[in-house]
Amino acid sequence: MPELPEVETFARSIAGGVGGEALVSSTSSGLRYVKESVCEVEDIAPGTVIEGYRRHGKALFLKLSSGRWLYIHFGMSGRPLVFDGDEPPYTRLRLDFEGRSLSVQDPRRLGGVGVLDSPEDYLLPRRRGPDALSVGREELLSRLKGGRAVKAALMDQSLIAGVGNLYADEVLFQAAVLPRRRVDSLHEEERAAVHEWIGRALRASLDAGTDLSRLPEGMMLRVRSKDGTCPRCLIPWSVGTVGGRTSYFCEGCQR
DNA sequence: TTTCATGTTCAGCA
DNA sequence: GTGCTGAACATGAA
Repeated sequence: MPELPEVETFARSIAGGVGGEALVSSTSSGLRYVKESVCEVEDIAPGTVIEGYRRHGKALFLKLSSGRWLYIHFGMSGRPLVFDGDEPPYTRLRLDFEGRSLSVQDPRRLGGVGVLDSPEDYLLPRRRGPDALSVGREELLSRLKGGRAVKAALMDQSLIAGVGNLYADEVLFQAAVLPRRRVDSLHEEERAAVHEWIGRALRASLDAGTDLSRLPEGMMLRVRSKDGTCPRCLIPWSVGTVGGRTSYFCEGCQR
């Protein structure tokens, strides 16, 4: 599930669900620790409170009352669930508070965790680019260079952070640019459209509660499937691999 | 049984 | 250095 809109939604539900409550205990199993982690989640002191969060791209940092940050990455299949009672299946990280508990379920275990002194301890070594939701036009355009496929560039977290395979397809569909186009072949209007649609696509998903079937008419993620068709031309999607990922695009609308 | 999957990282190669 | 491909990670779902 998780690209930027999903992670932002996860963050809000965690903050709303267990924010401000006192931690009783925490455990993790099966998730990989980032090497910058200063301790294990079991070492977070009882009584610690989640005071807020920071999200950068697809990475989430929960602000702890100790001053440290709990880093969570949801990988490909992770999602949080506030629960009360039986532990949900595939729970890989569990935080028990006085009232209820937080599970991070992750069947595929491709997510990551860590306890950090600062989010920058994670972000800087990985040279993460600016967050895709707030990147300015000039900043994006100055970073958008090189001869590689534009879709590969959009998914490169060191260029901008937060766009993954699905939203890259949506952005390029709306900007009417084929995913294999070289970045340095984009015209000025196309570059501007790419920037505009990064923001619009991510916000549209947030507004729809990340339920892609609830996206506005005309967005491709509603119908991005093998038997789906372009909402404009009504011709079937072309499917191919770009940047190592399956890509859907419309050969009628995108140039 | 085989293939594919909304992510990240790294090795190998042109 | 740039950019691409494939693989690994681990497991469910089609």
